[in-house]
Order: sequence, then structure tokens, then C-alpha cells
Amino acid sequence: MKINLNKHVTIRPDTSQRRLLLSVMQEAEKHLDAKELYRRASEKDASISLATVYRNLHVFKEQGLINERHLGQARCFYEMKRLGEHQHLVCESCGQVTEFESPLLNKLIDEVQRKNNFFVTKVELYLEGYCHKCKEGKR
Amino acid sequence: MKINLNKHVTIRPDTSQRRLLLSVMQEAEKHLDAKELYRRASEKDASISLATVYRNLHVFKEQGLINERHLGQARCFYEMKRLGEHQHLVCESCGQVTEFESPLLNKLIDEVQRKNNFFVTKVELYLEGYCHKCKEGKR
DNA sequence: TGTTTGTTGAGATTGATTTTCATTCTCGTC
DNA sequence: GACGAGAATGAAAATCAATCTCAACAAACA
Repeated sequence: MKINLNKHVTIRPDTSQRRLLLSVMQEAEKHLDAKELYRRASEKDASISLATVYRNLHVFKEQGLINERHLGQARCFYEMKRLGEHQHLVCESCGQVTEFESPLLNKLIDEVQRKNNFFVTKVELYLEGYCHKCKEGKR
Repeated sequence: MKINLNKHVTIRPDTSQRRLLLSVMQEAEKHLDAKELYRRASEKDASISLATVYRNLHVFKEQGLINERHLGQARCFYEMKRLGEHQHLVCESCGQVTEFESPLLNKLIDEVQRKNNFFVTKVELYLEGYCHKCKEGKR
């Protein structure tokens, strides 16, 4: 038995915990941290262990199913890989996270790859500042 | 007594630990993490404490003397602020860290600020992949 | 000099993540 | 359907970076 994801990816061995974790990740409207993933998975299978969550996050990451992001905090956030790559904009004040994308980023990466003779496999652009609401409060 | 840095910045209160930590940071050829800073500072003052290192990293950061970076790891790295802002390119295979800068990044940030009505105060672009040496070994 | 305020070292604490270990499960082969 | 090797699991302990507590001490300033 295999689990199919996007008609392309299979996870092996297939275990009920993996299936559960992936389905929680897929239902999630945004990135989760390990603890939140654990909390949501526990609702459906109370016996799942936090260690299993961490172990499988590594597995999924290695398989390229999910992205790991560092959003300012020490802890990591995870999200299913989607078609359009996106980056994050985090408000220092209210913590709101906005996603954005820009074709300029690809141009930039092309340039960097050429200039440095480097092959880029992972991109993380993290912008922090003040969202339009919090901008008003300030200065 | 004040400590002068770049003829502009002063740290107050001025303590021997702060002076030591800043001088280690300035002598460092590249970013350090808290532990490495602690190790180097300990060589000159064996009694300095790790808590002091962390406390002062926060102080220096608040004063705008240093930058805090997340280089793929959970832990943070710190470096003195320099004139040209730069970003990092990290080789997955050998761990080598290369700095780069690109005017495209500023263009991108302008665009993001405009489109999202956001005020950006901190930029961190992190690229991971394979350097020219390790690229050969692979595929 | 005396007082107030901020800083320090040492060690305990936190919170996230990883590892260990005994047990259980998956899955290709019989 | 049973078998067995190797992989995955839960629970608890261990690790690791970072933070906090607190008594002792140093800096700033009157």
C-alpha cells in the first residue's frame, strides 16, 4: 500500500501516523510548527508521539514534500510544497505573516548562480517590518 | 567612559565585558554564533559567562551594532554591521558560506513594500545549494 | 563618598528538538 | 496467510541553545 500525493509522490513505508500527519499538513491553511502539527494530529490519534512528528517532518522534508521555514523565531515552521514558491513578510509588531512572490527573486537567483558558479536548491527570503496597520501606530 | 565604534556609536554603561565582546566581534573574519563568541572571549577573560554573551548580543543588536542572521540552522549567527549589506550563500555539502549582494534585492524590496503597504526593517535572504566544487562531485 | 541603577557570574530553567531503547509494524518473499 | 529483516513507533531521557534568577558587584551621578 502506498500513499499518493499529487499523483507523483509515494511514502514508504506507509504507516498510519505518516498518513495522518500528511493529511493534517494538507488541510492546514498555513505553515505549522511541530507542536501545532502534533496538537492537531493528536486530536485524531491521541497516541501519536511528538518524536514521531519530528521524525516524519524530517522524512517529508527529505522527500521534498514539505518546506521548512524559519520565521524569525528559533523554532521552525513547515508547510506543504505548493506550485508557486513564495516568501514571507512578518510584522514585528503584530506578528502577522503575509506571503508574497516576485519574479525579481528568480532574476536575482539567476544572477547569483551565474556570478558565484553556485547551484541553488533552496531559497528563503525573510522580510520583517511593520504592516500597514502597525505602521500607523509607529512614528 | 564610552566606547567609540565607527566614530558614531557609544555603548553605555561601558564594561570590560562589553569592550571585550565587541573587540572579539570586530576581529572576527566572519559571523560567529554565541558559543563561538563565548569561546573566543573566554580565551582573553576566562571568567566571562555565557549569559553575559547572550545579554550583550541583545544589547548590541538593539543598538544596531550587529546583525543577527539565521543561516539554515536553528541557532543564530552574529556579525558586526558593515557598510554594504550582504546576504549569504551556503553550500549544503561542504558548509562553505559565501557572501553576496545584488541591487536587484533592493528593487525587490521596494516592490514588496509598495504592493503590500509594508515597511521593511530587516532583510534576510538565505540561499542554499552546491558550490562550484561540490557541484562537480554531484551528478 | 553614598545612593541608585544596571551588569555580572553561576547555576537553574525553559522550550524545542533529538536520541535511546524496547516494542511494534510494514512489506517483499515464501 | 506466515515469516523475517529492516524500519517506524511511543515514552522517556538527553541534548542544545537561549533565558531567567539572584546575590554580589560596578558604573553613573548627586
